[in-house]
Amino acid sequence: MAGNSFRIEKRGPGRARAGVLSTPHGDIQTPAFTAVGTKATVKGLTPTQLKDAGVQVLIANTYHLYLHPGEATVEKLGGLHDFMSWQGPLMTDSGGFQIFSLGSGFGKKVSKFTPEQASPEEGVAVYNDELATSHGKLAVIDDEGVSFTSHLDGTLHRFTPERSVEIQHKLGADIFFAFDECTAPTETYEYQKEAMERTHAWAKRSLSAHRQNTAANQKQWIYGIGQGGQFDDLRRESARTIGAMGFDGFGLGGSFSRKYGDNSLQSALDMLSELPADMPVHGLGVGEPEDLLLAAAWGVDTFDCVTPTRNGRSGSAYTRDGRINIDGASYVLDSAPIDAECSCYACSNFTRAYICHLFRAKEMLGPILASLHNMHFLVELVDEIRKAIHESRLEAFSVAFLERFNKGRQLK
RNA sequence: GCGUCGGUGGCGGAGUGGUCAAUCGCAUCUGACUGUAAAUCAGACGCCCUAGCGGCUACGCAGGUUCGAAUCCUGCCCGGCGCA
Repeated sequence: MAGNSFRIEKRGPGRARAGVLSTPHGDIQTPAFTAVGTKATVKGLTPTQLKDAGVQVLIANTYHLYLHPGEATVEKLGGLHDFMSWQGPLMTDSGGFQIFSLGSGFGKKVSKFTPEQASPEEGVAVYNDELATSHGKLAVIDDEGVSFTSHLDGTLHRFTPERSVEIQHKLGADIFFAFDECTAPTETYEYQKEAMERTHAWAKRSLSAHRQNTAANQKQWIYGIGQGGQFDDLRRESARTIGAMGFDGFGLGGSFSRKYGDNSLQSALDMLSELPADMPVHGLGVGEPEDLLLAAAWGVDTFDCVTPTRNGRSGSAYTRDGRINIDGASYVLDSAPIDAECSCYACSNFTRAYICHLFRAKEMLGPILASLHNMHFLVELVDEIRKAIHESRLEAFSVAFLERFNKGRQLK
């Protein structure tokens, strides 16, 4: 089997749909939750564990793999699939998100990479703070591309749309994304418009660079990304523009964290109405249960998110009755599993008390089990969403799930 | 017994006359986490409350000096070390 294809099998209610996204490395039943494996690894989980949790597809990151180990190394070792020993469908993100997280998002949240903690004598590779923050950020944008100061060692690097595509060709994922500028939803209208227009220009260049590479073009699909922040008119314009360029699929761009307000995802979803009806759509960074339900109802086919592993590592576990901090004092003697109705390895074999103990004792199995459970939970949720779409009962499923999930959250 | 150094909040450990309820680390408690700068981060952490540049009690114990003491003096108790 060569090439990719997308087939919608069931539509409704509304824009919701279920189908099959075929890739050279297998089929993806959609909607599907995509596990994030930024540096060619889903943090803490083996490919076998991912498969057992029901994961169908992973997404790795261009910026991170370019820095470490370098795309040439990955290519020499047979490409990303062989390198990380994941023979299922793979995506790569373009590095556009890092424009945001290392750019305007830099320093917005206190991180461990503060100058005081950058101690060379400990042998830890840290960035050169003087160099890195000479602009107050690690990424500086111009119309041609982006200059990055590596967060690892302070060295300077340059990404352009062509460069991002070239790297993603070498990584060899089945689906990859055009280089875009991810913005914070809090940016002004003027800035969102500017970033959107830049993203459109870059999309055109990314697409062109890909189509010119015949070999890559036969194996890999490229998705264009729409932006526009929380401004509906920009979002729609972006969807129309990207949707008409001839991409193989579409990515909902942005950052949907709650701290930016509740309508950032909704405004992005409005883009769906402007896209070709059969174009596959990926929601970038959509991963809280209520957002998965919302996005699926609007017709998003795949989504990726760090929520299962990042939350898992920090001791936050999903349950049908809301999310709990499993390392909390109230679970020290709790002999129930994380979620009594969950069939994952963690819930089938271990108590909350045990996992709580692992976290308190700083044992690595704690984050592993919590990540494993969260992954299973979110993948299963999307599986249930897909099933509900096929059985024409998405709304009822959604209402029931959310009522219980939010009620549990309030009780907590 | 003599000498000497030391006894600070759950622990370690700063502070050595005023702005000290007391730096900091650990532990503890709570919370956050949406295309991973993240095995991370934030807040709380003597007691009380109407939650405030609020009240009270505190730096081994008891006195004293001083306008003012965790900080100086005396005695006692306890611990380390040295000499007997």
